[in-house]
Amino acid sequence: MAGASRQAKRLLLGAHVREIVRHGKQLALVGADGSVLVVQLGMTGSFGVVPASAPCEPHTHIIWTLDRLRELRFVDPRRFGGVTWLKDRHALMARWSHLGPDALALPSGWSAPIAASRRAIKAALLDQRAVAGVGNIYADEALSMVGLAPERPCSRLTARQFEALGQAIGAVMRSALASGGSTIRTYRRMGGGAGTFQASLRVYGRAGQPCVTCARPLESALVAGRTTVWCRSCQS
DNA sequence: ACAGCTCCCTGCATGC
DNA sequence: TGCATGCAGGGAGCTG
Repeated sequence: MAGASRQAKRLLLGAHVREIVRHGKQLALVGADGSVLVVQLGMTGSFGVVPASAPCEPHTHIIWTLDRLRELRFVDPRRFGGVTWLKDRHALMARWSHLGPDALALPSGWSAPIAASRRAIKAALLDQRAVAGVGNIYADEALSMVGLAPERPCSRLTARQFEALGQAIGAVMRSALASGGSTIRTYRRMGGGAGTFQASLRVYGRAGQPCVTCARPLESALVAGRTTVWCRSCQS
């Protein structure tokens, strides 16, 4: 990304951010000249406006000078995030065209592209082409809320179950957002504080602990390459 | 075409 | 105490 950022550095000189848009986990800063900075925070990426005199914390990858006194800094210890510059909004639309509907407000019928698939429902939820914005924690939580086993093939869900799952995804994401997210290890909300949603988690991170509904110990296994926790008794 | 696996990267927890 | 090892996850890219 070095070449791209060098180009962005020059093109962003004197630029003003006109608008900030989001779809799923993707963020875009639209400049007054129409160019776009696409930001992917990954797991550990964050932005912060800090005094220009502040020492650089470790893993600061990009610094934008806002004025004489302030800087916007992009910090990402695990480097799963990234920043890309695009020429205009058309390029942004092309880049985002493969993303599914946003998880915060799924339209009815959102499940049509995956309804006949034989893959596990958990794998489909993590696929940003199907639903944009669901990560590992919230996939497990939503499946727990509606009593669906993560390994269940999509094709074995009824339309009513898909509808309930869509509602649950929106509910759990909005609730987590209101709590500032889930700080399990390293995640930090804007400003550096910790989120509090981890205290409300029904299954994620609670393998072996009692199910909040039936008190039986929660199962843990790898599904779609990600740690997955669920109750074998309540979810089928 | 589709689905599953591997890798990237770093910090933290665990075990010896 | 200090070192080695394993695990965590989003998404690109590869494989079957």
